Amino acid sequence: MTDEHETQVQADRELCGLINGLAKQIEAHVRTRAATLGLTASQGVAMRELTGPMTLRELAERMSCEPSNATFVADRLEEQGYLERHPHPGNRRAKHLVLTPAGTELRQRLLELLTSDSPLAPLSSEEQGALQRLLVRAVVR
Amino acid sequence: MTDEHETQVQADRELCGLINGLAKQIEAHVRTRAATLGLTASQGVAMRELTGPMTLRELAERMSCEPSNATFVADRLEEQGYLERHPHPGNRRAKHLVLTPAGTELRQRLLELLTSDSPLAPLSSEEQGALQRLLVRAVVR
DNA sequence: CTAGAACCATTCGAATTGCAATCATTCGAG
DNA sequence: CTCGAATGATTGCAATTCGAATGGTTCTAG
Repeated sequence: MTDEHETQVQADRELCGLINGLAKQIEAHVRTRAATLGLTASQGVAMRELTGPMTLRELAERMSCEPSNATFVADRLEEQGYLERHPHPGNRRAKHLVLTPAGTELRQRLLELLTSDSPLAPLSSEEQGALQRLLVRAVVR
Repeated sequence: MTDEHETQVQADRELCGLINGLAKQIEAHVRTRAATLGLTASQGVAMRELTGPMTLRELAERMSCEPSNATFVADRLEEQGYLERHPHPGNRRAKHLVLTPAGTELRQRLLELLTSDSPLAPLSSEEQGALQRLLVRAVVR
């Protein structure tokens, strides 16, 4: 029983390490690809997650970071002309983040760069599907 | 074919988001549990990964961070009396990080806290095994 | 209708992290 | 053997990120 518990502790540790490692690996991948477009890693993640107009809080949630950080990243993207803050329809305290034409085009190029050589590429479609299901089960609570 | 490509792009984006989200979730979990022992999140990760005496570079690799950051974290743990830098047997430029008795005891308590309520707990043993195999296949290259 | 709680975005200060440079040690080609 | 390249750890600096506090807006109980 003690041995069983030990293996459980060890398995949990290894899994955490693997997940963290893969996350860092993905971040590094985004960093290099985004750099070729003049973006930082966080900006790259933000662009990746900006599938459409959304609120700043929603972007922060998709980026898994604090809203204050999303504000910072959005500032930079706005300065570079890829993003605009529009008044949110139906909620005056919120702001609608929308990509400019230049931003939309840049996003397409970024997505090409990201998926053409993704760290997840070695996995088959079936494996990716299995991984997604497992992750969803772990993340939602 | 364009549609197929689109779904591939979307699947990759979603997977990256899930992995990043789970990593942040694990980090938050470590942060709260480590805080009850007077440790920061990084210190908690370091303690979790210190399965035995190891070099600073090896610790950094396990933590998926830069050696400079591992130095910083090790400094703190050393100040708190949980860790010692010993000369490395057989390599004078390297240093052997070893836990003190207090560190070993603290590590045991931390591991209990971490696994008793792990974010990965909702997954069965079989699912955890499957997840581990998929992650290993993705991480190693 | 109104007062307080909740929510969205932002700002500011502090802590964490990465990156480049440096020193000491070790390895390897010749 | 020896010199240059490579490795391990550390330092200093810059950039990123978080956490708490703030201002404006919306929601809701009464």
